[in-house]
Amino acid sequence: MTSPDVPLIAHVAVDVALPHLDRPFDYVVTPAQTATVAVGVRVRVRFAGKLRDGYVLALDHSTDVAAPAPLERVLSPEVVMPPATAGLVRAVADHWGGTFSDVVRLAIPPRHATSEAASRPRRPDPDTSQPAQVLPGYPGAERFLAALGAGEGVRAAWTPVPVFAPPGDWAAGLLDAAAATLSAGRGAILMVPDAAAMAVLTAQASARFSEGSFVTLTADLGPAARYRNYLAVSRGDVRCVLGTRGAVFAPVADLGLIAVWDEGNDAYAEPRAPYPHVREVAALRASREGSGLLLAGYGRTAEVAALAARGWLVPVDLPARDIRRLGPAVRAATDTDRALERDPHARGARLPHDVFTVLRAGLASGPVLVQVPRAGYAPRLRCQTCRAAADCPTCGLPLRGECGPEGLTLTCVSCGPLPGPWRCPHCGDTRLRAPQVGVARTAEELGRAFPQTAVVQSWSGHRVETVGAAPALILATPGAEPRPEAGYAAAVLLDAGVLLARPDLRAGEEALRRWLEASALVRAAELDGTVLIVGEPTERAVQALVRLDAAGAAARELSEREQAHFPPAARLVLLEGPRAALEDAEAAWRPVAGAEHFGPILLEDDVWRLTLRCPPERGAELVGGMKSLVSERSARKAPGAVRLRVDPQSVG
DNA sequence: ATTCGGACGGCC
DNA sequence: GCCGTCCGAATT
Repeated sequence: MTSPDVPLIAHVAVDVALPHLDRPFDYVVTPAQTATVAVGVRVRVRFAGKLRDGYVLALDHSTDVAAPAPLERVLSPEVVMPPATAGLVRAVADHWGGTFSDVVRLAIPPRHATSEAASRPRRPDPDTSQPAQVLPGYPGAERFLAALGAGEGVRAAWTPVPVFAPPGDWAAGLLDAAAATLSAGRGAILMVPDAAAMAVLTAQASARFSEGSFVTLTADLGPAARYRNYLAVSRGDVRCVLGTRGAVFAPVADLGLIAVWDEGNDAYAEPRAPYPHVREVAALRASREGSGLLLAGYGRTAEVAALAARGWLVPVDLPARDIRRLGPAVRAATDTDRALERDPHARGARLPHDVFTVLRAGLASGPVLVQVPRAGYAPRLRCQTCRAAADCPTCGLPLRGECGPEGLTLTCVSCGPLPGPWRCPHCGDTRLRAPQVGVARTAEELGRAFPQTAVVQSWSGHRVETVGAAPALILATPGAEPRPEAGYAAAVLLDAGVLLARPDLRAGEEALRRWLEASALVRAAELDGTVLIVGEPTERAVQALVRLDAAGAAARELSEREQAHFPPAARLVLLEGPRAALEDAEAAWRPVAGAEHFGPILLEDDVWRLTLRCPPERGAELVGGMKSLVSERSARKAPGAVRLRVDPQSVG
């Protein structure tokens, strides 16, 4: 109801996590508050008798509420949630079946009052005069840059050549796109998956743009710096943001570009409800705000292939033959010998002769990377006779083999070293076999084969960030590869089958991405850079690596998902909770055209999982129905937690 | 008649 | 979630 008698009304998104209260509530703005209240500010309101934080979504003179309560106070005059951000938060909540307040927590850093009072440093405009360095070498990218430079919302996918080529690498490509956008007077957000990629990007951004002309937004800045940088963006003091996961929501005004580097990296899958994915949020936001989009990575997901297939974005890739010409030389070797399966102390068996050839040749001119998909010594052990997993007799968790002074010692993750000898509880055998070999064991083997060579080990939790140009063996788990100062002379990718055997829909895509990441640290073939992958050469992912054909692999992956009706060719919705809740769900999904259901299956005591699937164009309807179900249950206080997950990253 | 508690409904 | 209220049972 609108009338001049109605006082100024603030429509407030109150910070309550309950799904059935996921809507705005109206409050009267008192005369004293009119000077500071504004759309997008934080307020404090009385809600169900308690004071809570909220955000002003709109201000007007209309309300359906008979006697709205007054706003308790305006917390701060800072506009931290402009309408575009509120709209995006709502859209993300709706897409993933979550609440506004869940998504707000991902999007807006907590307030840090002293940072608001601090003086505003003068921010220079970014210097965009340097010519583009990398993207112009890719077909169609000149046009992409020109369109960004004209302020158009163009969208592209990009797979750079996976080869060691600083400074003309992926980060330079992203900065090319940012510079073009900024020169048009629009803002840009550049997304990276983790701190290591952030270090690479910020180093190059600092070299290229003037000091203070961009900000970083990452969780590890700490509350004060994170909020200060967020304020610099929301106040419009800065138009260029480099950041991780949460930065995709940064309230950049007149956004002209979101670029996502390594779009297949699972760090982009938000682990907190409602589990949105940065790639999808970026696409949603680019669409809503008419901004440009660049989805890039050495690997490519089926999701990006799907966007390309329907012409929603344009690949700016080199033809595969040019990628092979410019990249390292890649070949595959079969691991013929499975002797390790029989004897945990067998030596060198999984390393075919080719591996030593490549290592020897590489070590003649620089460091060589050996990628091993497992950390530790013998990460998994089984009974020699009955092949049962070797578990801790105390707690039942898996035992790991470690190399101690008296040979192999068995250690439980939670209980520590096994006090006595191990005995199989099923057949009584005391002998073990090691179906998997880790970095430490491989280091031991290769150290024996190359006694004069330094051996470096790097894995998550024990990361080595960089290595020099001197010959050395660098053993690393996928994703923990040290950055070489001058490129690796060679890379050997061991145990391809281990990565491919993960019981996940994305195993092939993910394995290829990790191999390409390693290849991108190796010198070009014309500098004798070589990549050798040890695995089954008939595997499609192995073949795609040998051809350096991420785009082709993604297209094939997409057609398989289409056949199998999996995302992105379908919307997948998981509903987890007590049996009774899942039974209630049937009425909600049954009317959705083309919806199918699987299960429910029992996960733990009275927690069941129902899997639902429908054509993508019915996705909003299906998710909406499930959200209503969750809301109704919450309203009537039905027992048991119900969790909703939409297109989860890993489908086992 | 009076007090206490648990369940239920609404939250502006 | 939290609070307020409403009703029934126990207590004087």
